Amino acid sequence: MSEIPSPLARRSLLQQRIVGWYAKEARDLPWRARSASPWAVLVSEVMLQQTPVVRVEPVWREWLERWPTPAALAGSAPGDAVHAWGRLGYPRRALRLHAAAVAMVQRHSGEVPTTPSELLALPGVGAYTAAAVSAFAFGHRTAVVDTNVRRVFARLVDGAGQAAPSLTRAEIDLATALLPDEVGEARVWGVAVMEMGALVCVARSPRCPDCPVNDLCAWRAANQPTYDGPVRPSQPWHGTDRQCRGVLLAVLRATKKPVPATELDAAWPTDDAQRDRCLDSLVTDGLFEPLPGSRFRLPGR
DNA sequence: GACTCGTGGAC
DNA sequence: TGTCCAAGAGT
Repeated sequence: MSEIPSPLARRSLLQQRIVGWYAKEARDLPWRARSASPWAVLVSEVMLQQTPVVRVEPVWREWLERWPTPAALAGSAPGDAVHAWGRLGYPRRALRLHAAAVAMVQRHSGEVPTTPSELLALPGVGAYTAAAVSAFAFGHRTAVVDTNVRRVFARLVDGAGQAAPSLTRAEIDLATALLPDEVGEARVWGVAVMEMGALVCVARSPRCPDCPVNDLCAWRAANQPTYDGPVRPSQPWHGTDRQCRGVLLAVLRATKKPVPATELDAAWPTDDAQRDRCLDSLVTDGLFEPLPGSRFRLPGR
């Protein structure tokens, strides 16, 4: 029984293999083009929060054509952003992106800020997105830890089938330790690991034969033991407030005219109390603008 | 930390 | 058919 060297001990080999794999196998995504602006990168990152690439790409193209700069978006009504968001899900992200555009106009001369603290201060920009923009848009040597990176490292280094339900400090430290020393390599490293997680080291049915570092993988060396850590509770859908909100929002998204409350009643007829509760929350969130005469529309200026 | 927040595709 | 999952953030 031969012992494989730990991936940490062979960091440079890991980097070389994964970056080499990326150069050959990476998808040609528009926000990765050299011509992509920091704004274009930021928009892509927010859209990609919990939403698959295939659904983001066409919407991203429409957004960037319509709003090529933060100032352009800031000049539109928030409701226009929600409408253009389409069915990407989590529509509050559209509002936050709009609010971020307004903030960039107010505080940063209409530019995407470059420091981590300034990025984090933008609505809708958390630890992941701030790191991603820092690395991908500005080429900073920043560790990017998303769900793909977490899964790849969980398997490769920890020998676990999947990452824990929530991000730990140890994962941040590991990702930082594996970051290439040289800025130029670090720039590609993050997106390369993410791409590995998205295309090869996927959650279900990983394609280990196609993996450039399968001979260094602790999980594979251990014969792919089943994950036995804490379980993430599954999210119910049918009959939830989220489904109700989605139905109500779809009604407003389908028209530019104010919608009478009676039309919303018809869209969710099963539970009056739930519908009213969701309507209230949509108004509170700023996704619905109430108008005189019990009517609603997407928020204007 | 635990919850909440959309949507649709894959198996 | 129902469950899992997808470049998370805010409270």
